Amino acid sequence: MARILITSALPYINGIKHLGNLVGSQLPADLYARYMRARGHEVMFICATDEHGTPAELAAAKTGEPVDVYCARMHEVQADLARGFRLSFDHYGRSSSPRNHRLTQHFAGRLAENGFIEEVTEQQVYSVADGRFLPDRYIEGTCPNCGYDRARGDQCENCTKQLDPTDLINPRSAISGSTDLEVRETKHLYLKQRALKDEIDAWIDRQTDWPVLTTSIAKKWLHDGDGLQDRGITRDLHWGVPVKKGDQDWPGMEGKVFYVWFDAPIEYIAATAEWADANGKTDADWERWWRTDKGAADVRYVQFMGKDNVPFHTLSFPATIMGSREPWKLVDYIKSFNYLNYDGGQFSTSQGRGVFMDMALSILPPDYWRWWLLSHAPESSDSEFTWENFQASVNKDLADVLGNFVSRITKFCRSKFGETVPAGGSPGAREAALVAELAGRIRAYDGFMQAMEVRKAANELRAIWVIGNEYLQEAAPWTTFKTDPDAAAAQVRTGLAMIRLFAILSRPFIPDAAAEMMRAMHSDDWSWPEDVQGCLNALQPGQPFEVPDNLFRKIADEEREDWQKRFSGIRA
RNA sequence: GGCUAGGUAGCUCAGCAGGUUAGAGCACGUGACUCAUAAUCACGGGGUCGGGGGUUCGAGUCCCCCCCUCGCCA
Repeated sequence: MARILITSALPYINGIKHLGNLVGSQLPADLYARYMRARGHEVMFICATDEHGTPAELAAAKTGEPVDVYCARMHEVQADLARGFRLSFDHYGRSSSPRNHRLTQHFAGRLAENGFIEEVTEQQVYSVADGRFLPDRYIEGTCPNCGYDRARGDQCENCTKQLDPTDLINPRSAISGSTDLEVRETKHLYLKQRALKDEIDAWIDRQTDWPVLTTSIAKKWLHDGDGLQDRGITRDLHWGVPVKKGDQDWPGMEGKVFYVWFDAPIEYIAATAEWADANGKTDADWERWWRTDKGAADVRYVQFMGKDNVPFHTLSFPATIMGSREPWKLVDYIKSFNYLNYDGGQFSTSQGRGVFMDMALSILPPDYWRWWLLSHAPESSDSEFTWENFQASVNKDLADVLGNFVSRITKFCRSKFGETVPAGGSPGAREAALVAELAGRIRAYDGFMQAMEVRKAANELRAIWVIGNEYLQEAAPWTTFKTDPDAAAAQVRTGLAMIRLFAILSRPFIPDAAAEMMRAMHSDDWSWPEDVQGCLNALQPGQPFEVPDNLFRKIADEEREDWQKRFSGIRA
């Protein structure tokens, strides 16, 4: 039995995530967590909301709530949706937690002691009316190059020219519109990533089994242009982790907070501490997952994320950990994903284009989405969601191949033998061949699941479901029954047993349907089918079962067309 | 403009340490079956593997050039 630590990239707090976000990190991480638990491993699966930063403040201002209230509310909304999609986090934390405050300050203190922090004084635009410094992109004005009157302080969207906020003509705050701006001096902390570059570079070079998507992005940032740059890790904001050096004040940094990208990954660790707090555990209980000097040396740590998050996880966060010179667990494997596109374009949170988690659950149960998203996960390249494809996959794979299999065998049994597992007959050559074929497929499935080859695993699982139909078609118990009811009984037993087998194998992908299949067979034994033969003999003659309602319904053309229209436009 | 990834059957994608007639699922056609959610199973049609050069006995699979998507960076 191994110990596996799994983290999913943290969803940002300001709004509900779309399916592209879901399939890029949380969903595949859940698949892996569920599979590893099913195989008997000890799993710690962590996620959290990423709550700090200007976008959260602005979103809160829009709803008129204090930012902490807004975040608490949105955290619950996102946690509900996570439950709705059956994401099996051991803990769903918050980056604004006291644990994360302390730990973030701790890391900053260690980095400073080890000489990896530099204090830099710089000029920044301050909005008197807003009472705050403005990030470049929150300053608007007229572009000196093309005259566009809504150019942002970092770039003009019209002519694409790179700008400094001070270049803008008639600059104003994008938050309040106020023109009462002045340039003020402010001091910030920089993480000296350049000093750690060689160490990080060597570490990345050792990761020969990582997806190319992961390592190529890391190497690009390490070597491109002037190479890895130092990064500012503080901001002049109110909402965030106050800058401290461990538990000591940081002279000159009063009123400032750490920048989100610095505290967010640390929340992976802090959330595990939150897990301990929430479950009456001790510090030792979470430290054995994260401190290699306290039991985490044998932990395998796997991170899941979309490609946009790769730089932070391959460079910045490792720099934080390495620079602390403390024995924290570094990631062992980074599974990264490309983007899921929506019907010819991109999913867009700002434009409300695409399917969002809440809307998805309002039209269909989670298994339908889980199956389609996972079986089409954007692993090797960007992939595309279309309603036609979604309808076809769900109807064919779930309703026809799996759902109908369960339906046909249970209903046939009920009509000929009643709702108990029939006695009589015994397995023969066909059943032996069936076992061999299943065993081969399951071996392949296990291999893909362990390798986190999500799409290939889905294909293999589907192929396993097909074997059930093939078997029934060949054995044809409805024909056998006419001449040899005992032989038909043995065939039906085999068919019913496959429902249990499929439930176990399918649970990581479609947990609700799997639970229903298992329940219908009046069993609750989820042990992994190392012994396929034994698994097919597990149902005792005379044992009652139920004919479940249809596991999956089909999506009609009219529904699909309706959804297609509803989700193409602007989200309210 | 620089960089990453990708352009393989109508659709979504595999394949690539270079090697017999290029694969899967869906869709399509034919047949079988009738237990089942007009479900299932079998068989079949269908691709000059983005374009052009080159290396090789032999190239979707390696090299060069070009075109096109997507993203990141500037």
